Amino acid sequence: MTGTRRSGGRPTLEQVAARAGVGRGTVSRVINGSPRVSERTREAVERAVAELGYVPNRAARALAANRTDAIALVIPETETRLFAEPYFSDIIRGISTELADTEMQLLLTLIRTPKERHRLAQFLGAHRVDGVLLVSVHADDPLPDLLEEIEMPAVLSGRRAAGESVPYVDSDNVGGASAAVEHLIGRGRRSVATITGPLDMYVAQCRLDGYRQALAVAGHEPDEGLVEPADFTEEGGRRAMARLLERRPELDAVFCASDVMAAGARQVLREQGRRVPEDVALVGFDDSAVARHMDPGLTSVRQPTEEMGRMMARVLLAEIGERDPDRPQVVLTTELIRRASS
Amino acid sequence: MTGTRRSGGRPTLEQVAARAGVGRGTVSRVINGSPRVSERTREAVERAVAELGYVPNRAARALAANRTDAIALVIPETETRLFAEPYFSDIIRGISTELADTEMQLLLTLIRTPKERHRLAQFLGAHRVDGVLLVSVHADDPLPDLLEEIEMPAVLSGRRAAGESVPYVDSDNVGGASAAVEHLIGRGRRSVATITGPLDMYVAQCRLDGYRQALAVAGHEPDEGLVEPADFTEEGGRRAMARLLERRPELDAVFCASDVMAAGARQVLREQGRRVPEDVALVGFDDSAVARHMDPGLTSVRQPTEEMGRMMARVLLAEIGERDPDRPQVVLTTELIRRASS
DNA sequence: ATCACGGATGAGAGCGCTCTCAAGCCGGGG
DNA sequence: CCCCGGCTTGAGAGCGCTCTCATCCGTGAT
Repeated sequence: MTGTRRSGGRPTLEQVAARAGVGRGTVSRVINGSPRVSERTREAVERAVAELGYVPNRAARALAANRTDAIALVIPETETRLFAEPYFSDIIRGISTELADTEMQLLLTLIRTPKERHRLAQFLGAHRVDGVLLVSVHADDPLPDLLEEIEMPAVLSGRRAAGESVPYVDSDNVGGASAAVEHLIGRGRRSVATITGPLDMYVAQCRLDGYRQALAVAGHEPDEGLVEPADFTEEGGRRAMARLLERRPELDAVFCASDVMAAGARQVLREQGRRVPEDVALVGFDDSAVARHMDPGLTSVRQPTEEMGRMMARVLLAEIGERDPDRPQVVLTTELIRRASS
Repeated sequence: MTGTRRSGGRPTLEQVAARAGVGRGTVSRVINGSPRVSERTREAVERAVAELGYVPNRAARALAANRTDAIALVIPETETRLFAEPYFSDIIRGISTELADTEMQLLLTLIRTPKERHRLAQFLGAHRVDGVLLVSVHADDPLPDLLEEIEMPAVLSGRRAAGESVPYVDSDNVGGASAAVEHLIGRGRRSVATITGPLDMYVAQCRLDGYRQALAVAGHEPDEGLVEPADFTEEGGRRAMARLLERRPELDAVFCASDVMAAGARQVLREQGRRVPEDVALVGFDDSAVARHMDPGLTSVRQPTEEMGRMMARVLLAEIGERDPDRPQVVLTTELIRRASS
């Protein structure tokens, strides 16, 4: 009973050192893979570690070394609901995969209220993590700049705007959208409309750009009447589709900037007696569960979500190791998944 | 330059103490809300804290107090894919909500490989967190017992078996299933089949029990030919539906133990020219996005997922505070969401 | 006025680790 | 044979916080 009211008396560095017959510092070196240890000593220490089942105390290490071995995944609330589908879990899976061989821990932070936002800022300001992964950040979000300011490594999923200054991993939204529209045109559709996301989001802009580019390439006259902005929600998709049909009853295809909006659009089409794909072809974006379960199955642009998660983690780890002066930027290609809706 | 290569020179307890003109211990007391501080002193300290923007160093605190102010959410991989839908994010949202007013951090841990499993065990064994939330644990999972052994507070979502010994939060699967079947019978269905989950999972058993109970109450003859086990996957639902139709072509309703399986079943029904709900009524379980987007909309049993997350966190926090000798057990009620499929 | 008692407070001792630094050891060159 | 340089190693000093304990002060009881 030497005053150890402590954690089940787990072994400490000191004890490992004693057992291996070396000093604390040496054990520390071995644990951290320093090259300045002789082979003999290393082996002795490793044996002692194994025998005692030693696991370093993270808090002590963090305190002494002034790092945390943890990164935060920050998810603004609204997005979690919108993107909930596979996006969310896929990206987490990717991150987790990349972190698996690391000592890094993943902290999950949902941001819903201004209060939580403030707490997060404080939390980050106090350097409670070594780096931050930011998912679906809005253009006007001050967080990335805050992070920049306090020199906290960060990686975004998606850009806030063209010329994003913070390192990011994004998918090729322009290319994906244009492939989708190209496909519709290739199927003989003459009047291709689009339901966009909120246009203050860069991702929505990109998909709209892709739509326009594909039409231009195919030599279609631009017709702004075929463009209807929405908000990535099902209800928004519904309303947009209704407006579109009223304005351009002759349309025979719709590219929706998200599957969820496509689901809404599909409902309106059904209500108005338009068959999919016979009367109107439909293409979505995200290749979410919704797309697979729609009837008919929804053709959709697939983003390599898990891969994005992996890349984000990889880039962040690199940034934590040593900041890259020219901020790393990764853009992953998309893939068109064809189903019966087009 | 007093040798501070440290974290941006953020203020320490010591500095706050100096500024407030008190001792370190007193500041600590104020920070931790100890009652043994005079009003005057408390105010002075709080002012100093505000002025300096002091935020306690978590690592130091963890080291000194031998706690971590973090809990882990452990998710076995397979489940994340199966339940991906809203379940996953809803439960996280619930947990996060409950944790919002706490100092607790949420660590996310995905378990896919035996290696990761081992790392987790080691991690937990080293008391790297104050408690653990376990999502969808299999009956034969050794993790809960390990946790029990090392006296790590834990809460399960769902029971591994009847008479679960670890604290848990579950939804009323029996009641939900029985309500679903009752509903089908109430709609005049005579031959109600069921597609179950893997029967080595307690949750699947419960839903099957509910199915049987409702039939019994309604005075239906038990007919094991109407019971087809599957595995919670879409493909499994498809196969089960096919077998069911072959064996009992006269069936006019199916209760599926998950929406995803219902989606599979629905495809087979369509292929075989059976209309839903005219020929065969369909009910699912989970009330996931799939249910809403099926055509016709799938009647489904809704679990209060977010609420479950909240309860889990709440129970765990209580357990961390002081372990309840009779393990807390919470069962939340379900709700039948009626749509056009029944 | 004196003593005891309870609450408020500060000093001190770590928590387990990393990191710096100087000492110890070896071999080779002068 | 001695000195120097390079490598390995251990000691020591914290990192910022909590917690125990002794001290100090004011108060009511005597």
